[in-house]
Amino acid sequence: MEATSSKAERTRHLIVEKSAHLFNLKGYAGTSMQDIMAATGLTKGGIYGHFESKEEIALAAFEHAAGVVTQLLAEKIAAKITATAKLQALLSFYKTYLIAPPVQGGCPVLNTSVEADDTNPLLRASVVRVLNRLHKSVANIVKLGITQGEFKASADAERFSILFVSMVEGGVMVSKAYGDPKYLATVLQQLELMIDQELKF
Amino acid sequence: MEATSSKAERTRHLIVEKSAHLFNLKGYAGTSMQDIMAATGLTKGGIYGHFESKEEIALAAFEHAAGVVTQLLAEKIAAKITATAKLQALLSFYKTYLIAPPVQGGCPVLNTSVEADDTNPLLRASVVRVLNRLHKSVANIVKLGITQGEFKASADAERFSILFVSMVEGGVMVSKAYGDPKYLATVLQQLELMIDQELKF
DNA sequence: GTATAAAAAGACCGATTGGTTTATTTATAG
DNA sequence: CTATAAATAAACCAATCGGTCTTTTTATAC
Repeated sequence: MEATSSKAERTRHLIVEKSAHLFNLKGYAGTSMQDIMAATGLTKGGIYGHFESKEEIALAAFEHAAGVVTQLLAEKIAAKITATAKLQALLSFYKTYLIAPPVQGGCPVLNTSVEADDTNPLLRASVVRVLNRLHKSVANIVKLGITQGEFKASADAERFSILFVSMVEGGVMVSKAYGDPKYLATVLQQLELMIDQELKF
Repeated sequence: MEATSSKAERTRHLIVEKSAHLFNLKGYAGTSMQDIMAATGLTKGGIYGHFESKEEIALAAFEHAAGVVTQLLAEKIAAKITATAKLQALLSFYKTYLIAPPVQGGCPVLNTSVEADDTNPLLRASVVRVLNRLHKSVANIVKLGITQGEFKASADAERFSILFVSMVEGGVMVSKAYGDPKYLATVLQQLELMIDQELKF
């Protein structure tokens, strides 16, 4: 069974979950309180009892959406032992990213970053925190690979993690624009090549 | 001197130019007619005499913004003779992309794609057309390199162009999120390496 | 089961949304 | 310079925006 949770906690969670979908599909400015009301089945009073403003909902929704994705990633990483297997698990995770996205509307980091970078400092700061976590995850795997003797000692963990994150996000964007997973697939394939050629002995 | 242009043409151009900045900074949903009025110094009547709707403005604005960028790219490409020099010109173009963007707010293709992919079919279709032009530009350079004997005959033009576009867009996104050009710089450096290692003999 | 506190409904708020219409101004052709 | 058409201003529209407030309903502790 679940841990006991108050009505308030459950409702708050419902609002966060439903609006995470909406924000990821239509953006912050493109999502209205009416949309959130319709998606949750709640009225204004019900919603504003849990949040002070639409922005506070957006912040919580992004952190939830990003949390879902990073949680899944962390599990995939933890399930493998070798650094190579961990990196390949990440690649296979993103391979199904567009067909079965954890959160509808694509990558919340990409979507939120693009909308918020010039307009919403709080949201942008949250995006940066998530990006940092992502970078560290990848870099740590590379570092692990080095200490475990799988990867060259000269392998540049920071550099690889920058390329990994940038390439995946770029591939997601292009594939979503086209509505065709092949672009992301090509990028992921290139990353696999880079693991073999630049990291491994 | 310029070719003669009617008042209407000049005003229309003003609206397109000013709103291209706004849309690229704040997005379609985030930009109001009030914003466009303030930026152009026109009133509603003046604006709606040239456009039927906000969406029509957004379409024209995106095509203008994308046109500015692709025009600049085409010039950089045309100025060089060898395929290697053409590709390097593209890289150096993007190297200054965040410091001195042709259109404020980053890459219009990235911004518009992310906002429109799930919400605005017309805008998305326009994004796809621009992406196709970009892909073809890069692929054509690679093909030219092959026929000119600079690149291996086995060089995969389509594949390289997918990687090029995806990586640049991803790098732009991450660097804009962080407000730090180093991420894009790392991606561009990797692309330079790939030119040397995968395309050249 | 009842008292009490928490949660949600729903009416309401002023401001702003995209868009229209009519009156007025301004450009342009003769 | 004048007639005419094109371009713009400004008032106006209903609808919707994010947000508040009071009332009613619903959990929860005893």
